[in-house]
Amino acid sequence: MDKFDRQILNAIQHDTRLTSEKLSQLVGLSQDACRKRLLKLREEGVIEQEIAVLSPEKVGRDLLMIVGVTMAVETTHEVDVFKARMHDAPEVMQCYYVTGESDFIIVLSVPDMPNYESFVREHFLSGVGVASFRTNVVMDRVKVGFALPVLD
Amino acid sequence: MDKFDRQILNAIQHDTRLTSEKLSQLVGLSQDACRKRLLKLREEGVIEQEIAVLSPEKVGRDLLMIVGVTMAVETTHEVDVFKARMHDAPEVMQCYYVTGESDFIIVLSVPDMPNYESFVREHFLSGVGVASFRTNVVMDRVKVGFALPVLD
DNA sequence: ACTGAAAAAAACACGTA
DNA sequence: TACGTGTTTTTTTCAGT
Repeated sequence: MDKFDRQILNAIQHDTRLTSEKLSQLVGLSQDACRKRLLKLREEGVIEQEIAVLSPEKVGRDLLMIVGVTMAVETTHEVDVFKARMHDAPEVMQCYYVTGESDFIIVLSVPDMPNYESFVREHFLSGVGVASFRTNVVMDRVKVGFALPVLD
Repeated sequence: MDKFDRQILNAIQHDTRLTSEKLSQLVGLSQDACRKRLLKLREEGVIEQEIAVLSPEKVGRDLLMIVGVTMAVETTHEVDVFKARMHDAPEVMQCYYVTGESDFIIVLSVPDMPNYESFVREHFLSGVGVASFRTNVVMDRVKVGFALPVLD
């Protein structure tokens, strides 16, 4: 991974729709060289996904919540089951297993409060080993993305 | 926004590299119809970004943290300044302004602990109005993305 | 919204440093 | 092993219907 790879990565983190042409101009390499590097970065798993980010409001998901979940008993099994549940729940945009006060931190998106209540009832309050959870309602998405500047 | 739009959105949230051909097969519309809808969705801001998600580990950012920040005095000015700082900090992948125990929740990525310490010193401990903060170290990225299933 | 042509971009094979 | 050039193929774009 050299300077060129890093430049390519930094560019496509903000916009995957850049053409090979613009990308090549940006990094100072031929189009084909850029393309080959991109292929390799994808194969190696450096690039995990190429995705579209939607406006939650414009698709009727006005509520964005960030919830810290603490498990009652943190056995391997309990944790794995909970991970699987979060992975499969469509409301869950992101889920992290963490150290600290919470065991899980979850970013989730719902149309409204009743929907959030349903989610809570189904996933936190129905004997799945959740001891407690702290809810934060998002008022402003100050910064959204996974941009991860790869420094030289 | 109808069923077709929703199907298109659901598809490209997971993969922006789908060709018009595959997309059209998926939603059962002609290529051109899909394309026009995509254009419109972009124009309307329903699609905010099209981005690449990198593997933090593979670009030397082994530490992923989620930090809850509580401000000392929550005036408009203080909040705006802090928002701007977070927006500009390259370590910050995501930042949300929230209600609840914390005022801000920040997802940040650093190479190692010393770098995290530097970040904390610079952004939380140098008279910028931060009263306290709670750090969570991410052990597992259970689910990552912004996928937001648009239900029928 | 579909069809077919034109334009653009990406993919590929080859030659080269 | 990785870059670049020219060619082919695919994909996107844009008419007209």
